[in-house]
Amino acid sequence: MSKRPTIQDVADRAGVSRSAISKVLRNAYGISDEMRSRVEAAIAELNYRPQFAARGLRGRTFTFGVTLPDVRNQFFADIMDGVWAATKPTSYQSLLAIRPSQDLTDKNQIETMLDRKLDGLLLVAPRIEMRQLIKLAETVPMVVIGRHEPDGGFDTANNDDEQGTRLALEHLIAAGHRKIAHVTFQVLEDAAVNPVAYRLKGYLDVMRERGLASHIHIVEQKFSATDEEQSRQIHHLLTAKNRPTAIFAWSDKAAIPIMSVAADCGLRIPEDFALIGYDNWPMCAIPQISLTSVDQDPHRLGMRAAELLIERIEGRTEPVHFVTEPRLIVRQSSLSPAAS
Amino acid sequence: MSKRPTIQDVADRAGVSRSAISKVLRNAYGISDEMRSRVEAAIAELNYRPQFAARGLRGRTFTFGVTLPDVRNQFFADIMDGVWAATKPTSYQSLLAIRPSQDLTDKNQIETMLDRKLDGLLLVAPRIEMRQLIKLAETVPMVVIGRHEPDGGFDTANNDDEQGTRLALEHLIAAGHRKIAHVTFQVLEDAAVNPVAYRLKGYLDVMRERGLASHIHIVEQKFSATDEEQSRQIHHLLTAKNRPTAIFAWSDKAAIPIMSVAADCGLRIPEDFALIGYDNWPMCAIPQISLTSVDQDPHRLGMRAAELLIERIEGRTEPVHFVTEPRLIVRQSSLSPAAS
DNA sequence: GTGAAAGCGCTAACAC
DNA sequence: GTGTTAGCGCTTTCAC
Repeated sequence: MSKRPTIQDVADRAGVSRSAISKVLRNAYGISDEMRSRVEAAIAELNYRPQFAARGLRGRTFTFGVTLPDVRNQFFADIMDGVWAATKPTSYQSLLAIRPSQDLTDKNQIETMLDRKLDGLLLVAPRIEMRQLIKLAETVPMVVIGRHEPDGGFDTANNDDEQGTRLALEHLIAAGHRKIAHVTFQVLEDAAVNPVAYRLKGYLDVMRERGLASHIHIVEQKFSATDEEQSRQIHHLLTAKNRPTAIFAWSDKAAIPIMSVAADCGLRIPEDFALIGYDNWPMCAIPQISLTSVDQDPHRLGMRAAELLIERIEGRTEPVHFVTEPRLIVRQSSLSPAAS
Repeated sequence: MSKRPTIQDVADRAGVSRSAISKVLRNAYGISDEMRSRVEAAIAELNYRPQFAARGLRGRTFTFGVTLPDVRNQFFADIMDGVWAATKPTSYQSLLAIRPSQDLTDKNQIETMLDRKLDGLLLVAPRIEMRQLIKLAETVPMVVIGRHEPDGGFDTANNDDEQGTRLALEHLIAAGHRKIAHVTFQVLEDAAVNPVAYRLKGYLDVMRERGLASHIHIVEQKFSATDEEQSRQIHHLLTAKNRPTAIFAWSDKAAIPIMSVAADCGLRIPEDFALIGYDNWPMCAIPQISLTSVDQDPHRLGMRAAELLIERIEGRTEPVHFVTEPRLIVRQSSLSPAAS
C-alpha cells in the first residue's frame, strides 16, 4: 500500500509553507502569481490530491450526502442524474446512502452521513417525521425533495402535485370517463405536506368541480401491505360489479402492478379501463407497457435541489422553494375509445 | 447549528481519559468492566457518536465505497440490497458514488472515494482498464463484481457466465430452435475476463457442439452507439430475409429494447421469435413483458462481495473468487411453439 | 488497567 | 504576500 503525498510533501517540493499550498487549493486571497504557479507545478509533479477527511476536521469536506427511499425506483435514478449534473462543474461531490425499501426510516442513513461529517444533506422523500426534519435542519444545511413544507428551515424542490393530478383527470374526463377511481397510498403523518396527499386532494377537488362527486372511489394502499395484499386489493377493484372505466394511480409504482393484475384478470388496457400513473418512469415508454403518466421533470428537480444545497452550504439561510410544472405524457393506456 | 459532543466531553463526563473512551469504542483490550460501563453510560447520556472523519485520520473510517455503472439498472440495485444486508450486522457502512451512464469511466468516482479516505472499494463492473485495477488494488482493499480476473490482487464475485449461457441455449435448442442469434456488446478490452465475452464464448461453444455452427449469427452492439442506432440494428435483424427464430441477448438491458423494436415491427414474441435475456431484472416478471432470463443471484453476489471486502479490510490478503450458479427463469418470451 | 502525549493531514488566525 | 502556530477529533504508542 504505497503512500500518498501530503500537503507537507508538496510544500517541501515547492520550497514554501503548508499554508501557501492550502491557500492555492482553496483559491484564497493573498497569493502571488509566481507562488501560485510554483505550487501548482509541485502539485502536478507529485500528483497530489488533498484528503477530504482531514480538510473536514477544520473546514468543509466538499461532499454532501443524498438519501433515497429506494434505488430501484427509476424516478429517483433520474433525480440522481440531475444531482450529478449540478455538482459536475463545482468542487462538490455527492455520496449516496441507501437502504433497502423494506427498511422503514432514513434515520440510520442520515446518522451515517452526519458521522462522516458531510457538509449538507439532500433528502429525497424522507420517511421521517417532520418534527425530526426541522430539528435536523438546525444542525446541517438541508434540501428536501418530496415534502411541501414552506418553513421547516430547509429548502424544498417539488413538482406541482395538484396541477399534475388535474392534468391527468382532465384528460380522462375529456375522453368521456366518469367512473374514475383513485389509487392512493397511506399517508402516515404530515398529511399536509405529502405529495400523495396533494394528489388525493386534487382528485377530490376535480371530481367535485366536475359534478362527479358520486363517482368518487378511493382505494388506499396500506403502508404495511405486502405485494400480494396489494394485488388482491386491486384484483378486487377490477372484478367488482361496477368496475371504474378509468384509474388514476398515485405513482407508476402502483400503476405497473395494476397492469399486471389486469393481465391476470384478462382485462385489456385501455379497452376495458384506462390507466394513468405518476412519475413517468422510463419503463412507461416500452410499447408493451405504454403507460400514460405525469412527468415531474426529475432531472431538473435533482439539479436544482443540489444547486440549492450548495448555496445553503455556502451561507444562504432564507429558504427557497422550487417547483416544477408537471406534464402529462399521453400513451396507449389512457386512449380508451370505450369510455364515452 | 448546535455542537455535537466530542470524545473529550465524554471523557470529562465519565471522569476518565480520552484514550479510555477510545478503547471502549473500539472494543480494544485492557478495559475493566466497571470502566466500560461508566464510559458507556456517559456515551448514552451525551448521545455521543464518534466522528468517522477524525477516526479516519489515524485508523479506519469503517466506511467503504461502492461504484455502479448505472443506478438505473435493476440488476445493480439488487446487488446493493445484498451489500446492505452484509453490512447491517457490522459496524461498516457503504457509500455509493454514482455517475450518469453516459459517463465513460469510473475514474472520478474512485478518486472521490479515495480522497474521502474510505477503507475499501467495491467496484461493480468497473469501466476502467485491468492494468489500472491491478494498480489500484495495491493501494486499497478491493473487491470487483463482474470481472473474472483470477489474480489481480483483489477478490471477485461473479456468476458462472458460460454456464448461464449454456442454460439459455439448451433451453432454446430443446424447444427445437436452430437459428439462434446472439446479441452481444462490444468488449473494449480485457476480453478474457469480461462477462460479456464469456457469454459470447459460451454461445459459440454450444452452437458448435450442437452442430449448429452454420447458424451462428452474432450482432454486436457498439459501445458508442446511440439508442436509435441500436434500435436500427435490431430492426435490421428482425426484418432480414432469414430472421432467427430465437435471440439470446447478453443482458436484459439489450433484450427489453428488442421487445420494443419487435412491437414496432408488428412481430410477436414468442410466436414470431423467442427471446432470452440475462440478469433477470424484476421487470421481466411483469406479464406484459414476461421475459425469460438468466438469474445471477445478485443479492448473494452483493452480500458476499461486501463480506469479502470487510475481510480484506481487516487483513486477509490471499484472493478469494466467489461464483454463483446461474438459474434460467423461464417465462412467456421463450415458450415458442412455432420453432419446432 | 489507565492516562499522557504525540500525531494523522489539513485549515485558519495571526505574525512578520 | 508569506510563514508560523495552534488546533479539528480521534487513535496509538508508551509510561506508569
